[in-house]
Parts: sequence; structure tokens; C-alpha cells
Amino acid sequence: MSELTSPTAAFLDRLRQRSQLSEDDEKVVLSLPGRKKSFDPLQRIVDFGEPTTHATLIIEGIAARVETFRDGDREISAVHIPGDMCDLHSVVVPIASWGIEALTRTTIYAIPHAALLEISRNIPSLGTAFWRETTVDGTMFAKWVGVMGRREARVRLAHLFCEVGLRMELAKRGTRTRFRFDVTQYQMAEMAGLTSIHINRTLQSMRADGIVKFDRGAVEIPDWQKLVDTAEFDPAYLQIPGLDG
Amino acid sequence: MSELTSPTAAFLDRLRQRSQLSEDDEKVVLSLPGRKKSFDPLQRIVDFGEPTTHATLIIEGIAARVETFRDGDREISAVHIPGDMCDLHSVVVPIASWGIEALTRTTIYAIPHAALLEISRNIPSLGTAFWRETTVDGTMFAKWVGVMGRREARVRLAHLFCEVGLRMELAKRGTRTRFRFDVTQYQMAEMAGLTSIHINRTLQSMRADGIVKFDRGAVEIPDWQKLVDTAEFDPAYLQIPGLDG
DNA sequence: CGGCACATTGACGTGCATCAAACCGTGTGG
DNA sequence: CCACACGGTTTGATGCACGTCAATGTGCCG
Repeated sequence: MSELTSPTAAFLDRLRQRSQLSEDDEKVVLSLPGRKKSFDPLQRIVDFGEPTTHATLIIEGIAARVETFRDGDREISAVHIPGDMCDLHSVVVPIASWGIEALTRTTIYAIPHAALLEISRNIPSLGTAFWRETTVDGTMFAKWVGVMGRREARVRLAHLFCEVGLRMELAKRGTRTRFRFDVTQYQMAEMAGLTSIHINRTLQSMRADGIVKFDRGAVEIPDWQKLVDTAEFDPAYLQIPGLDG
Repeated sequence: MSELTSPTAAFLDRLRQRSQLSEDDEKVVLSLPGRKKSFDPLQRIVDFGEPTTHATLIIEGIAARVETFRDGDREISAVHIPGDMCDLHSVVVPIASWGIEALTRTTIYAIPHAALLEISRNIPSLGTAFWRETTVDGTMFAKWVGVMGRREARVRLAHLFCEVGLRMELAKRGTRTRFRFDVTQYQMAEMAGLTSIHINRTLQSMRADGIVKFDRGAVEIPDWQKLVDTAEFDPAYLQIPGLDG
């Protein structure tokens, strides 16, 4: 695993999927300074309202961006898997108006904003690459606004599985049709804007129809095309050249 | 109105709300090249899947980012008002995975990507400012994912009015408690993930409770604090220093 | 004056929430 | 090695917010 070489190897991989980088660029990314930290499930990685000084690269585990409401209601607006720099936007907006939370045991690499900002200002190709990554995050949010606003439970879940499946495959954490997604049904409910009870019933009906099997974190998709159809999934929004579902 | 001086004056105004700019920076923004165009209601400004070569600054009118589904269902994931560069992210992601549509008669100023990219690469302060703007867009989407996923009709509408009200005030298009928002109830339904029928009934009940009056585009908010409470609105996510609701 | 969007109203259906209880797998301590 | 506790899953009964369908009302413009 190249992750042993440098903690940022996975991030470099990610950048190269969307941006053309020179060898020098790659060296710069691989030598980004930072510190590893680990978090237990449910621990906050970034607190709402907190001034942040570091960006958060996920090395291992699953984290989520969480919106919290007065009455304690929670909604997960983004899911982060290994290789995600889940906080890159904090470089230019350092007062967190969001919270990041570990869903499973999670290891991160905390990279000082100063280093990222300096790079983005001095190396145009990397500056553009960083900007592009945060932009894609925004596009993913926009897609979810549509899905949450207009689609029922089954479509929302199918869309979630499509998106996470592809991203897991790109992150070399399985294939799109077979991967681990170690979250509880309750957490899936927070992602889909539903209750865990309804998630449970929907998963059962999807399994019965041969669309997805989800068993305690193990995802299996018997027929990718069927899942894509159910989700009305078009991977274009992920902005990965050459990805056609 | 300084808008008469330069079509980008409103954009400069916008940038200065979140970023510190030098006089030179300001001159660069004011002299951005571009071409004015006008669109009728319902006309597409940017088509889904289209390679874009220009970013879109709204001069006058209201536009929206629209997600479309197979069966024709539509969801507006972002609303754009004068001064918004509603497409700035397209500079680094030029294949549109989104559509932009005029909701009212709209005048835009189309600015070539080349100019924006060159500036962002050569003038670090502006590069950061641009990046920051697209990042705030992302944060607004994230907020809406939460609202759509967990809150009922009344809260969604209250949140919409809070957000648009503040943004209108910042754009000098009225005050937060009194402004024009020239959209139909059908279009509001597309923003809130509801039907126009339900929007109608919800607006009536909100009016009865003295929360908002909406009459054919004229918005009046008798009690701002009451609206904020209804919406559970916290303006922090808009990233405007000194804005406390 | 007639047409055309848009707004409004009513009756009825449904997807999902809520409440409440049982079930199950796994780790813990006696 | 069993008892039990605990997080997560599953099931059932019931209620409500919002969708759907269908009609009528209303202001505006040619």
C-alpha cells in the first residue's frame, strides 16, 4: 500500500483523477506536512463555529459533515471516505459553519492551512486543482438537494449506494458492486433524510427486488445497471473524466 | 447606481463583503471583459452537459440552478440574484453538470473563463477571493441539504425568506424585511421541494401568523426575529463578517 | 370581452414519521 | 460458560404532512 509511503498518497491519487499534475506538483503534494490523529465513532473532528487551522484528510474510516438542529435533529450532508480532503474549503473559510464527525473509528491527517494556502498561491496548477476539488464537493451537495427535495426513499438510497460505490472504487476500497460501508442504518437515515425504521423497510424491499444487499456494513449490488436505473444516477456530476456509470 | 459605471461593480461589491481587496484588485475586477445578454423567463442560460466558456454574472433579474429528473420533476438547488456570479465554479469545471435558468427577465454579463483563470493564477488575493466565493456556494447547498432532509414546509419557506432577504439586502435590492422576490408560487415550490399547492397553503398560514406576507413577488416580513425563529436561521453559513441575523 | 397564467380551494390518497415492543449478536463480568 | 446488558435491527399499529386530482377564482393583457 502506497499509503505507507506518505499519508497524502491517497490524496494525490484523488487529485490526479480530475487534474493533470506535473512530477513536481506530485512531489509537493506527497511532502505536505501534517499530523495523524485518530477518532472514535461519534467523536467530533471539527466543531461547528470553531476557527480551524488545519484541513482534514481522511486516511482510514468514514466521517461525515453534519447539520444539527435546535431539537437535536441531525442531517448528514456529506459522507467522507479515505482519500477525501473533507475540509479543503476551510483553507479559505476558516470559521467552521459545519461539523465533521467520525462515523467509524477514523484516522486523519491534519494539514495546516498555511501550507495549503501557500501552495495554492505559488503553484497555479495545484491551486486550480484544489479549487476544482472544493467545487466538485459543491456539485455533489447540489445533486443531493435535488434528490432530497424530489425523490422518495428508494431512489435516495439507490443514489447513495451508487455514489458511495463509485467513490469507493475510485479510492481503491473495493468495487462499485461490492464494498464495505460501515455505517448503521440509523446513520444511513441521517444521510437520506429519513428515519432508521423507514431505511430498514426500504432496504428490505430493495433486497427483495435484487437491487442492493446491505448487511452490517457489507454492500453487494447484484446488478449495477438496475441500481443505476433505480437511482436515476448520472455520474457526470462527480466530474471524473471517463466515468460513464 | 454604480452598476452603470461597470457591469462588474455589483460583483466587486460582493467580493468585498467576504474578502479584503487592494485598490489594484478592485480595478482588475472592474475591468473584467464580458458581454451582456438578456434572457426571457424560463429560458436556459446554461444547459446541462454543455461545455461552458464563460461565467455568468447576474446583472438584473433572478436565475436558478435546476436539477432535472427523468419524469420531468424539477428541483431548484440554488437561487441567484443580482451580483451573483452564479457560475464561478465553471472556471475550473467547465463541463456543466447543472443547468441555469432565468426565472424572470434576466440580464447577465458573460465573462470568459480565460480572463478569470488568468487572474486567479496571477493575483493570489483575487484567486483566494474567487475560491472563497465558490466555497460559500457549497456551504449554502450543504445547509439546504439539511433543511430539505429534516424540516417541514413552514421551516423551509421561512429559511428561504431569511436567506433571500439577507442576500437582497446585501445586494442593495431592498431590506431584509421588505424586498421584491419575483417568483411564482410554483417556482417557490421548486426551491422548497414541495408542490405549489402546499406552498400556497403554507404561505397562507404563515401570513395568518404574522411571519411573512408574500403577494405576487412583494415580500414583507412584519417581525424579522419571528421569521428567524421559525426558520432556525443562523446566518453564519453565509460567511459575511459582522452579520448576526 | 375573452383568454391565459397564476392563485386558491376541496376531497382524498399515501409515504413516511411516530410510538412501542420484541429480537438478535456480541462483548462483559460473575 | 452462562446471564445479562447494550447497540443495533426488525416488526406492527397508528397518525399526519404533504401529494394528487380536479375544479373554481382572479388579475392582467391584447
